[in-house]
Amino acid sequence: MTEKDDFALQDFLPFLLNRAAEESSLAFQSYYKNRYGMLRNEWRVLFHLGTYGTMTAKEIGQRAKIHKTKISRAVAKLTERRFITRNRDEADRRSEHLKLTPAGEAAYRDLRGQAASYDKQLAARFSPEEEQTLRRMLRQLAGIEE
Amino acid sequence: MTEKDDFALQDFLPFLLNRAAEESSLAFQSYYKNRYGMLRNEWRVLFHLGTYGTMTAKEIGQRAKIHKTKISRAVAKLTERRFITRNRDEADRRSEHLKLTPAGEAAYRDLRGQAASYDKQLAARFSPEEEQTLRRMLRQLAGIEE
DNA sequence: GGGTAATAGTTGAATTTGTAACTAACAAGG
DNA sequence: CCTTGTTAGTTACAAATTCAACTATTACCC
Repeated sequence: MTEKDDFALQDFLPFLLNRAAEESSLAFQSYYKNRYGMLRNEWRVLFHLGTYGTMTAKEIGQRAKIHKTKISRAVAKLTERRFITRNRDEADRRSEHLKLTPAGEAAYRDLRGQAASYDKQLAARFSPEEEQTLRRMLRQLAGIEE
Repeated sequence: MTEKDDFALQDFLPFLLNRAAEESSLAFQSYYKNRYGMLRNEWRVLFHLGTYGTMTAKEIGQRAKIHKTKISRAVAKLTERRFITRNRDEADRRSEHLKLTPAGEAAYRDLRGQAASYDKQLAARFSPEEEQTLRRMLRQLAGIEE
């Protein structure tokens, strides 16, 4: 399969990963887009704040490996739409603590529920062992240590 | 793990897939960009033509699930840079048969070699059985039937 | 044939993203 | 304190992507 002479696009892990990512994201993507008018980075930020509580933009970036520019723009949108509030850290006035508003919490709970059941659906194609293995390998490839 | 109350971003397969895809693409991406000034869609088109031979834009789109707009623009760039030639189908003058030039072939062979060895490197993190399983699962998720 | 619908591919305008430069605030050493 | 360097976050500008409209051609079918 890795013989060079018949190495095709379908054999290339980055290609497969990209395609699988796109394909598996479609349904959820249109959900948060249509329901909340959010973009990918916006729900990612929302999700992080929901999962881990108040944190700064920098911390979100480190956890999710999202570039600060994207976070900045996502935070601006989410703030504008009253999903989060920003609080400047008085000890270090460069950074801001981001926090979900009640509306943000509600959206988060809804999206988390959707995501969880959607995830279940995707994973149902595999045996529990395979699923475990898949998640471990993906974390490995994604550079996420546990 | 799919318990709703502690379902985090890292548990969500589309997120993991996206992150893994981004992470694993980085090195190869900068190779074709720096070496040939290509974008992702351009090397995908090149790769398809190299792997499967002459075909139309539509066929590439169907195989790789790339939108026709992207293909159209990628083809324009590749033609401009003399990596491919277009030949109108005289039986159906709407479509064009795309074909690699010698320069295109050379670039393809180089990129295929790079991709193959890069792929090997990525896969080396897993056992051969795990690797097989991973590829199968990804094809499943990507909607690629064999 | 003549009209309507479908298909291959292109193009334009609006949206998103990426890169790099920027501002504001803190840190550390003299 | 003052210079130099670093860090958090923003913004400007260029590049890429999306979506829809468009051209040219073929297919259908009455």
